[in-house]
Amino acid sequence: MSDDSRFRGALDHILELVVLLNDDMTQSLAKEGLTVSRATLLWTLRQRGPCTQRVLAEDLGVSARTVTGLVDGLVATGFVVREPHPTDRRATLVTFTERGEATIRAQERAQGEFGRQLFAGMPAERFDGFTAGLADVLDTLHDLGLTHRPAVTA
Amino acid sequence: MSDDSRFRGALDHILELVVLLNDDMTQSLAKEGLTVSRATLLWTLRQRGPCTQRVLAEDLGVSARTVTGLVDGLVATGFVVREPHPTDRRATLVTFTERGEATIRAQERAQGEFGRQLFAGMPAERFDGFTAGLADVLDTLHDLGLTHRPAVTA
DNA sequence: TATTGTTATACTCTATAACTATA
DNA sequence: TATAGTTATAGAGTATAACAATA
Repeated sequence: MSDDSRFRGALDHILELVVLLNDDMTQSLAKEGLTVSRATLLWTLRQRGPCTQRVLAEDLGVSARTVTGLVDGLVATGFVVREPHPTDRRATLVTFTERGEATIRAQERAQGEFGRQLFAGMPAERFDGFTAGLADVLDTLHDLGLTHRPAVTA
Repeated sequence: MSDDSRFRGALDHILELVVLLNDDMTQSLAKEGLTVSRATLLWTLRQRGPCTQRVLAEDLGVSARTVTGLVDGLVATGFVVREPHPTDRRATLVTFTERGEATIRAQERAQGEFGRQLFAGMPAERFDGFTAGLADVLDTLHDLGLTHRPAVTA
């Protein structure tokens, strides 16, 4: 088998992984009343602490208008509140509600459990080979100019 | 370092890969006047040959209404045409235009090139370790009940 | 004058439900 | 009666541009 077709097979597997995880994430979040975009905002908020919508827009890489919509949705469903900024009366501080904090903590636990389910049954040598190759792939992607804002990773 | 935190790190890398590839695909397709959803329909059409919207809806896992919208967009931008079904006058056959075929062939070439860029510089042993681990991960995901319709992979 | 966030407007993707034409 | 596809309607995410309030 040619290298090209082996590369192509590996790329296909990566794309299958992308589709699989994206669909699963979408469905799981929907059960909690969240979308992927809104959850990404919550993850950013978790790392940042209370912050302005301007900061969220930059971290998420979306427009200010989009953040207004996402925060509107999260306020309506009770995950966050808008609080006045202590020194800048133009700005608002987006802050978790108790429900929002509980939800994000539950998601962190679920991610830990998911990691165990994925890898705990894998021989150590196999796991090491996989993570090494994955790191190489990410390095190559960065070299190719693909960058992203780390909003999902904890 | 605990297994849990190693698992967590690997999962974070996978999620980074997901975000990175998704963003890159979105941007590349936008340059050709396509969205990810519309391109996915074209890939399905490439595998199926001319087919009804009903078939496309099932393969893509979306509603008939959604396919109407996607095909509307692809017709307006010149990638496909609706042709009458030879035997069933209710149905339409969605078919590539020349531009649509040329686009899909260019994407296939680009994917091949992308595979080479990703893996050609990787030592054979590293590549084998990565693909073996990746296959294990996909098996585990299937065992966990995550399935998908293979619309992206060629 | 510059910045924060909103309203106004528009496009895409998604869904359910009602409807038309055909099988 | 069932199926293929559309129209009607709605919600979510995305964007640009104009605007208000404040810095």
